Amino acid sequence: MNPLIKGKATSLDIAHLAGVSQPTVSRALRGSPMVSEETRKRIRAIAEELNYKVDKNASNLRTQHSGTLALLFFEDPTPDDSQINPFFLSMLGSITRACARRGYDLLISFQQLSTDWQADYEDSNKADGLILLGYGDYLESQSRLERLVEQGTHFVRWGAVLPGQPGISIGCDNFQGGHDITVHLLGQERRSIAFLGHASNHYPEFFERYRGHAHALANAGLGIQPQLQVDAITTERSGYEAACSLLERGVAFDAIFAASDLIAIGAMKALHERGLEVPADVAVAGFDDIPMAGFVNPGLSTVQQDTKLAGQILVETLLALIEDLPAQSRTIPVKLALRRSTGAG
Amino acid sequence: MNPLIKGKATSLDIAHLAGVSQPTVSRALRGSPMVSEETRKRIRAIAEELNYKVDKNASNLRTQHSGTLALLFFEDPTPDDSQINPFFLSMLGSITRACARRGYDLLISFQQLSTDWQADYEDSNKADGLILLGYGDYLESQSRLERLVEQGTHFVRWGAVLPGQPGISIGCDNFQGGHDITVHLLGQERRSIAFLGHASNHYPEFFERYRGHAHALANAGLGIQPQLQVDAITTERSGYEAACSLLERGVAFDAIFAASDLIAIGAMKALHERGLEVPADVAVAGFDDIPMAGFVNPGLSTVQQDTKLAGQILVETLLALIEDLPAQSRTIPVKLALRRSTGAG
DNA sequence: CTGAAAGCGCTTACAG
DNA sequence: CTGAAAGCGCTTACAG
Repeated sequence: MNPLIKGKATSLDIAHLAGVSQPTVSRALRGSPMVSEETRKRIRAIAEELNYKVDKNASNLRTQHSGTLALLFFEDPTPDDSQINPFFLSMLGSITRACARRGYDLLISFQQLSTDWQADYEDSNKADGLILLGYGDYLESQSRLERLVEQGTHFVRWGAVLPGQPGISIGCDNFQGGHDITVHLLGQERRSIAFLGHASNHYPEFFERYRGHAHALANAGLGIQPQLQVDAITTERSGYEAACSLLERGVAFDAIFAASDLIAIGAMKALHERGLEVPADVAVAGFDDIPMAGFVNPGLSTVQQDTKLAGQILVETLLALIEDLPAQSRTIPVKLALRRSTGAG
Repeated sequence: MNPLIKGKATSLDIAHLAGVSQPTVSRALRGSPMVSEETRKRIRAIAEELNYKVDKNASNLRTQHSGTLALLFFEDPTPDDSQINPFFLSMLGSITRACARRGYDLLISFQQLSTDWQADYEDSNKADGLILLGYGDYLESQSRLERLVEQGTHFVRWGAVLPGQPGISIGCDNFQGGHDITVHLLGQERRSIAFLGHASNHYPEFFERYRGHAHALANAGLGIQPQLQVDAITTERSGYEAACSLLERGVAFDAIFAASDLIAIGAMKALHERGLEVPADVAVAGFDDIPMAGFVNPGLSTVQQDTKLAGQILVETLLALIEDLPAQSRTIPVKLALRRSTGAG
């Protein structure tokens, strides 16, 4: 460290030491072709020696963009600081990596759907755009999404891809997933399949899964029994409770399609407590393919969402939006991950 | 939106509209007592109406701090984009919440131990300090930690708390955890306990767990059998392979203490494949208490680390460091989470 | 209680 | 290829 410079070095310090003007330092360090090879090298060497790093606040202020994206997680309101939904954690991993690949930093924030969103990362120039992730009541959030669109905020959300939605959404093919797993259950000779999860437009992703499920049943000449659907949000506890309600209703069923793996895992616990065997008495399938699905006993058959691709597309789409390139909502294909809980694997 | 203002409103726009000077706007919005109640209200109303947000780049540049912390995850180098260690994900949750409570934003970044660290978040004024998280070869990273200290970077790391380490570390009581779980295994009448995990100063956390384990054995009048220790890093695959090596050695053992839950889960898989029953033939214990520990079959006995407290202390300690308050390394107590894999629960 | 002035550390026309 | 000038939008002495 040069003793002449107290505190952090600035580009002006480098300039003095290199015997050039401060703008030349700026140009050299950003690799501008307007600087001679020799000057660049000299400047780079000095910068390295002083461990000089361009002040992001200054350069962001000047260029008016931050090289940062913000990831907003919406959590179902839970009383305690409970675990984050494992599915979103895989998304987090792939989003982080996608950001890194494109040279962006990632800011993350956990939010409650109900409270005021800290959607002002962009307004305050801390981020160039937002990624919205999370389950929860969609109708509750819709008006806020509309406001984001109005204000010209750059954002993409992970969720159901439906016509007429504000902004851009990326989601997996929930309908197809619900359809395919139901076809699989039908192929295992199950005829009375319960659905655990909300099935209304408040929860459009679950609703799409339900609609795919119903479609497969209809194709097989089976009708919908309203008694076989129980509301649940995507927690293990909620799945446990939903399965209990279902059991209390006394309707016969030989399979459960849970709208998420956590719901399925909670349901398996309830079945186990009642002495019901999975899959002998009841086949169970979930949705997401969280890491735990392979570890529960028996292994949980489920619909696999490609989180790696999803994260990549979320980031790419948001960057396109920011750069004013064409960008659109997209649906990502799903595939089945079959295990013992449905008699497969 | 006021049609007279194109693009984002600035404090100067607000000042014009409110008929005051720009500094007064700045003061009013930060709640300075030097502004009359009436002026403040007027300014606040206008700011709200225009959806004005203070430009963070400008204010950070001026104040020279960012209100942001950076979380650096170090991953074991893995060929694919595999899952992040679930233990660190719980930490992430609690760190995020602790940051939010203190009004700090959180930047996250995944890094390889081997490559150059992007530890320059602070140098570039993007963050006021760093939180370092991750397993991996400690000796490989030590020199870099020393450089951080030299440069006066504010950082805390999660890891073993040992004398003579560069910087501040927060960690759980690995020694006590290794000791306690071994005492538990001894209480279950196990006498030949294998240890799966690195046991050297390259992996100080594991080494402490091992030392606690050895201490408990010694207290029980049992010696260490080097044949019963197998190296492993904290992945399921590594645990699986370590258990296989152990089995191939042909040494008798009636219990395994794995240095992490992932190792334990991999080991259980290997035992299962050989037709060995857990816990009847071999009791298995892990370390961490990741969510999966409760879901594998049989449930995994393990040492619980208090991630909620850990995240809180990491953030609080880092903030103390940044604010030049006294700060020091700390060890957090652990407790046992006993389940069926050791014949408990 | 309020305002005029300076300056945080960059990047980008503009001029040569 | 390089430099002098301006300005991004704030906050903070300083003066009144």
